[in-house]
Amino acid sequence: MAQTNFKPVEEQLAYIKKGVAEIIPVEELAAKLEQSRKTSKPLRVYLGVDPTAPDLHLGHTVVLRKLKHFQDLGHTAVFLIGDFSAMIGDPTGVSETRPPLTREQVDANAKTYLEQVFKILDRERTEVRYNSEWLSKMNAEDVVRLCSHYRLARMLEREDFRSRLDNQQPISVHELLYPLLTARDAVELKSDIELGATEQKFNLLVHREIQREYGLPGQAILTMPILVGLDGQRKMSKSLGNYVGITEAPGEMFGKLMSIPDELMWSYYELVTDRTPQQIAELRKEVVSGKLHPMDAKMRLAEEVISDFHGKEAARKAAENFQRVFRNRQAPKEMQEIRLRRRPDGFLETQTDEAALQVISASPKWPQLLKYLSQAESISEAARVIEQGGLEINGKILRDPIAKLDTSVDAAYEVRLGKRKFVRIIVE
RNA sequence: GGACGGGUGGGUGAGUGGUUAAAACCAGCAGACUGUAAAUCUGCCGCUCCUUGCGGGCUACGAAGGUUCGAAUCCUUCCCCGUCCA
Repeated sequence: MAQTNFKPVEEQLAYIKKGVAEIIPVEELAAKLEQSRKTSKPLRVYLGVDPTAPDLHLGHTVVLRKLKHFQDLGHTAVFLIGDFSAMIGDPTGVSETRPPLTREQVDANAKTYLEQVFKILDRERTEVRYNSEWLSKMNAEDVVRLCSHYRLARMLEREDFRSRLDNQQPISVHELLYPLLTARDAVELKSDIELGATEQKFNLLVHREIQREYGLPGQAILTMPILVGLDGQRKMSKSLGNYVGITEAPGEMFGKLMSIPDELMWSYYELVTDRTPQQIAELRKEVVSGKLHPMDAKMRLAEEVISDFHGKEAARKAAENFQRVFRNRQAPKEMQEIRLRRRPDGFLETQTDEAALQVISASPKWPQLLKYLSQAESISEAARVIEQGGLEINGKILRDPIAKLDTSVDAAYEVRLGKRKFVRIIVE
């Protein structure tokens, strides 16, 4: 790593502290920064992530952004992919044992993770590691030795295990191993600082302790708050469906971000934008005083977040489109187009981007059509929405679930299904 | 190894032979209201077929068999979880 001129410790700390939940212990972090500045040696800061799902969402980016901050300050960012630990499953915050992932799933996920991670981290300056590097080489003796460094009572102190015990829920022994094995990562990486979400605090502390058992100076720990999901209640997570995926289309992201409760936007400003605390406080003042409409503040937020992943131009377009569709109640400028072609044999065919050729009967009922075109999860679902007045075709509500699409003439239909699904269906 | 309790739809959880596709609540969806917000109100909420009817078929209460006109409910075996004892 090239020589870096580090900023004064106070300045670095101020930058680091934005949005942080807890630093343990602060003095130690300051001392480490001091030391690094004196010796011109960057600190090793790491974040470990288990590739348990193929896509990242905004919640993941909170900690990633913090890692990026360290990178900005000239320190070494280590992104650790828990390809081995993912197969154990982190017991944090779960009320039941996770199903173990297969090697294949983990590998596939790890690949897509990295692509997405580099939307935030500087690819050139990130050290990427996999914990299978060392964990898969451990033998029984190594594992036993590792385990001897920790006590059962301390392990059972943690909230997740305790509540599962209290509720007569199962805990498998391998779950106890999780924090110990990932502690091995901290030892191998010789990390100075480890980042994680607040719920990771227990694991991070174990890592710190084990590092010392192995004769290393214990790492400092920095935790970030959990990003609350779109429902304004629970943590953002894929399984709860209250998330914004970072690979989602700009328009989709915009709609989702606008649906968060107003109060929540401040926490989003803090955790997923680059605004300084002062800027956020000012913005908030403007909203409270009535100078700025909350909706406009939220639109700004959405636009800023989206530009990180799709660029400024796309974000601006998404904002304009939102304005048009939802405030002015017009159809979006650009919407997905589906072409239905009549075939000589009377059937219709359509080619959707990912899926193969679809063949549809000559005069489909709307619920069927919408399902086949992947606009609804099931036919019943589509029929329900239609009966409830959620289907609009060329500006007219169609409430009849057995109405059919007339395919005898060439035509284009602008279709709205529910709140945010728009599609143009072209019969030709 | 023994004794006892338990496994129900995305979640919590009622239901112990028959109008039970399964109460209630949560989540979700649609509509109204709005700032597409939140809150609130109304409705929907397994899949599928048609001639859309208090219509037909299929799937579903850990798994597999069985009893019965009929089973989430009874019987048998198996699997899984917890508690206590060893």
